[in-house]
Amino acid sequence: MKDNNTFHALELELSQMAKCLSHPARIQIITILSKHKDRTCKELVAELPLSQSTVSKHLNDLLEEKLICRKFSGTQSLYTLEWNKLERLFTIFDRLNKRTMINRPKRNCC
Amino acid sequence: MKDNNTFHALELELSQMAKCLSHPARIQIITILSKHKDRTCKELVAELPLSQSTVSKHLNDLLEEKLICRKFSGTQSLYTLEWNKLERLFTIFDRLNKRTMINRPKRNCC
DNA sequence: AATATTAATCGTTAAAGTACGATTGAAAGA
DNA sequence: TCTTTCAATCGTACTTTAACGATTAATATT
Repeated sequence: MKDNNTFHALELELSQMAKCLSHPARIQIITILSKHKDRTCKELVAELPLSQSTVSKHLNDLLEEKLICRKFSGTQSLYTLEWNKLERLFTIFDRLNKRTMINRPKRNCC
Repeated sequence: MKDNNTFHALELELSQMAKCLSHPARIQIITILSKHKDRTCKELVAELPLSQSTVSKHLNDLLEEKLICRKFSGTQSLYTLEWNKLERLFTIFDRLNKRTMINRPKRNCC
């Protein structure tokens, strides 16, 4: 795009977060971490149809957006969900939901 | 990715929808259409920091995901929001919200 | 009929995304 | 110490996304 600055901050933040969810592997990682408190890279690789290096890349993407957090433990990495960030994601999505759906006409006119 | 089939349908649909929201222009288009019942391509171009051809492309992306709908009227195209589809989008996001956040630990333990 | 308007499409370029296997470096276990 | 294990990173390939200006085709306007 020509000029990022002409988009509003809210739309930019939202689009960034949506990008995190724009790949099934990343959604699955979030889902897994939501029910396991922590997982190693290896464990995640075992649950995903992707190679170790590819999973590692997806984990890095989620790390950069701070949706997950990493702790080193011996030779392994423990990944945990950043609940606050995830909550913010859903809050922002919900805000868009309300901002738009409030304008929905009562009758479907098409 | 090697094998799409090993991802679940829900994650695939969700990731597709998230892709629609992964660009600020598309979010803005949805927002605009939510408050205007219909808009021409030209009107949308005027509100976005992008060229006519680029906006047209984003409109096409949204059309393909059936989030918007197009009617021809003379030399212009009228775009309207597909409210049902948008509602489904938010429903699915909300479902992920609930499926994950229900597992949030009471105490922040990190 | 000639011109203007609108919007899709074409052609192109550049950047980002997705994937893999191979390599590396660190820590653990033998 | 030697080997194994784990996960990040490197190198590479290919695809997709995003952007623009130019062109085209259709409809309106003059």
